[in-house]
Order: sequence, then C-alpha cells, then structure tokens
Amino acid sequence: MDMQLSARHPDRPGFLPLYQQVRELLLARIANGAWRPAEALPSEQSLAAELGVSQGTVRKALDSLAAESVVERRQGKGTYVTQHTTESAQFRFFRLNYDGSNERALPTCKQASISKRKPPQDVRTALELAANEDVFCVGRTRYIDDQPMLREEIFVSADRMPNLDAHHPLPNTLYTFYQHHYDATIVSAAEQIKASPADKRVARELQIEVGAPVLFVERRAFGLKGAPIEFRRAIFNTEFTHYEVNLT
Amino acid sequence: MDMQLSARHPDRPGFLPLYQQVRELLLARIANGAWRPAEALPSEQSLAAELGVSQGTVRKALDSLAAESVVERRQGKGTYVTQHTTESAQFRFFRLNYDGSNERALPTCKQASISKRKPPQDVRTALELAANEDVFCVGRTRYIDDQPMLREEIFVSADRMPNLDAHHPLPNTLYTFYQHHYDATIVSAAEQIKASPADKRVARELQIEVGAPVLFVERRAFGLKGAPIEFRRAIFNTEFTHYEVNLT
DNA sequence: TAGTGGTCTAGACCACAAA
DNA sequence: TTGTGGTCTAGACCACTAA
Repeated sequence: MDMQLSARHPDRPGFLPLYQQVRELLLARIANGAWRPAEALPSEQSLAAELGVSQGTVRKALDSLAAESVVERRQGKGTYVTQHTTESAQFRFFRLNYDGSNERALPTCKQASISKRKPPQDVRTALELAANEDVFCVGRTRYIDDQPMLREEIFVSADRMPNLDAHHPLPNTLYTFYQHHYDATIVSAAEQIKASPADKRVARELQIEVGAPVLFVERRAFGLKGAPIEFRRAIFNTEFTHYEVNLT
Repeated sequence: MDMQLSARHPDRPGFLPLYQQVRELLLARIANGAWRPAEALPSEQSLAAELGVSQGTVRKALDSLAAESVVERRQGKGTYVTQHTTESAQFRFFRLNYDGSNERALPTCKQASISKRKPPQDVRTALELAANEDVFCVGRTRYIDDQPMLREEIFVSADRMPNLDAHHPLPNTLYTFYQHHYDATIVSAAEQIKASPADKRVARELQIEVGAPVLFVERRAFGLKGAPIEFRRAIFNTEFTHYEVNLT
C-alpha cells in the first residue's frame, strides 16, 4: 500500500525530498481516515522508526502539515489531526465583522431548503463534477439581531455527500458537519468578491430595496486532497458589517 | 548595539528561543537598513559564527523570515533582502481579476492630486499618528481600457515621508516607491470590504450612476516593524472585475 | 573549484503533560 | 517517572551558481 520512500534518486522525474515524501504519505493517510479528526498520530520517534527515516525528517513533515492546520501539535502530549469546532471553523473561514469594532459578526440560520438537482454548468465546473453527477443545493437566509443579513446557496456533490437531505435541518456551521458526517475536511478556500445590485428576490429575502448594493461572494472550498468540496454563492447586506481580509 | 543572545534563561520574562532571538535581531537590522533591498545577507555560516550559535539555528531564523517574504533564499547564491518589484507588489497586494478568467486586472493611473493636510480622526487612528503630525493625501483615479474603474485616497505620514509632493507625478505602484525612497517596506496589510452606493462625487469620477453599487475597501498597510505605513480608501466599479481572496 | 543554501542524520537537553 | 514535542548542536553530503 505505502510506496517506498527513497532519498537518493534525485534524477528520477517526480523526485521529492524525503521530508516531502513523508508529508504526502501522512497527508494521504489522514485523508483516507487512517487517523480520524481529534485522534493522535503516532509519536515522531515511532513514525521515524516505521518509515526508516530520522526523527528530524518526520518532524519537518509534521511541522509543514501543522503550518496548514492539517494537524495540531501539543507539547508533552502528541500530534493530533485537526478537528473543526464550531468556533474555529467560523473564525477561520467566515470573516464578517461589525463596523467600528473588531468583533466578529455571527449570523444565525432560521430555516433552510435543501434539494437534489442537476447542477448548472458553472457549478459543475467549480466542483469538477462528472458529467452525470447530481448536486444538493442548500438555500438559506441568515440573520443578525433578527435582521436578515445574508442569503446563500450552497452546492455539494450528491455522490460525495449521499443523503444530505436526511440531515435536515442542517447545522449553522457546515464545515464541522462535513467533517463529522462525510470525512470531508475543508482546509482552504478561494473567494471572488464584487459589489452588485440586489435583484428582486434577494431584496425580498434581505428586506432591502431592489438595486441596493450588496456584497456578492462566490467561494470554492477545498478538502485535504485539494479537490473542491463545496461551491457557495453568498449575498451580504453590508450596511452594518464589513468583510475582513488579511494580506501577507 | 546588538543585545546579547541567551539560550539558557528560560525563566526570565520575555525569554525567546534562540532562533527567535536571531530572527528578531536580523529583522531589526534589515529594518534599520543594515542590508538594503536586493542586497545579500552574510552566509548562514558567517552569521552563525558572528552570533555564536549553530548554523541550524540561523537557518531556522532565516527560514521564518523567508516565509514572511522579508528575505528570499536562492540555492547556491545566498539570502537576499526582498526587493519589491512593480510586478510582485501588484500581484501580492492588489487582487483585482477580470470576471470569467484568472487574469489580473492592472488599472493604470492617469493623474493624481497630492496635498499636505491635517488628518481626520479616523486616519490619525489608523496610522497611529502623533497629535500634531500631518499627512500627505494622494487622490487618484485609475483606469482599465480607458474606463475609470477605481478611485482611491491614500494617506501617509508627512513626517515618515517628507517632501512626498516633490515626487509628483507618483508612480502607479506606490509600495515599490515607498521602499526605494523612504526605506518603508510593506510586508502585510489588513482590509475591510463592503458594498456601498456610489455618492455623487464617486459617480462622476467613475462615470456611473449615483447609488450604483461599488466595492468599498479600506486598507492599512504595515512595515517591517509592524507599524502602519499607509492608509488607503479605494472604491471599485466591479461591474467587469472581482476581488480575489484566498483563505487557508 | 569554491561557496552557497538544501537535505538528512544523530544525539543531547529542555518544557510540558499525565500517570 | 515516563513519554511527548521543542530547541540546539555538529557534521555529512547534495544541488546549484559562478568564477
């Protein structure tokens, strides 16, 4: 099952340094469920012994996985597969703040619809779906202080997440849910943001005027193996809030 | 000048691991101009000898600076202070793309105004200015395909950047300019984004209707020492473009 | 050929957590 | 006390660059 690690064949195409081979091997094991979220990996020493490399090489591999939040390291305890919690998932991927403060705004969900359907072409492309693959579409409106502030449509592969509609009503924080129920851990996301006028339907949902400015956000969220897991279209009323971005 | 490095006093308040002390020391030297942008640092070996630590410790410090793009490492050549180029600065901090493609949109500047003035309170706060410190304010409109797409107001401390108005007209990419002329290297930025209606003045500048949705972006840009260097308000017409954000 | 950063190893000791 | 990750060292060898 596990491929052979090789340090001394730099001429072969596709050669990687040992620590990167170890990194890919451990990442693949995690993605395949060898260790579940919140579980501890074996110690550096035992991994090194098993793989026939030095502890320093395993350490470098684990450090790189920790830098991407795939694992968490706890001194004196061990190395653990990162578990999404409601809080951490919110803060990491949901960056809406109240104006005039650095306080996170956490909209709550009152109701949601869910249905299985054939995906439109843009969704099929975004999720890299097979030709005949269906999707679940979740539509929901989320509120801050009882005011509707956010309308979103969420698409996931129906093959990847069978019987998603059986879990109705879905929890507010879906990324935790994906991880628990479908072994789908979101590790990165790419967003496209623009300002748009609210159309009739959005205006009704968000209780604003037709044509009022709304923030339009399209997001693709990716899993451990780098494949797209979710496609999301969100429309924000940013009258009292703003979206926060840090560039480094 | 240089403080004494100490590995073996973990009980003292403010203790840092050796490699972090080395990191801070090198960062301070770069910030103070000991090595200028595009210059090479001494080799790992000579830094290790000078500081009385092992090469591995210097390496860990340099790797961490490289991860934040403060330095760049080139195998076989050396370690260099990162130099902003027009291209790299654009791509790193300016994330406007054409709709329907992954192609960067690079608006050009046709004219700009520049004036020295007393900062309004929000600018004073954003730049952490002293009570009586003045700012330069740069106002400019930028174009894509001869269409006005972006209006921005840029504020910098007049003490930090004396005689900025003597450089009129300013180049399109200011971060390169700051680094060359004022030893101010931008290494990170924080943005707040919302959708707003265009007011009368913005509508005239961007040749759109009053009340049309525009993307409103406030950005604080920080230097090597973590101090705010620039505050910027930008207003985009995102009819044909979008803002791109990657979350990890 | 010499000098640089990149990889890999081996081992010592420290800090932390839990039994 | 034991076992974990965190720091630090020393040294070998590789890959890349430029003279």
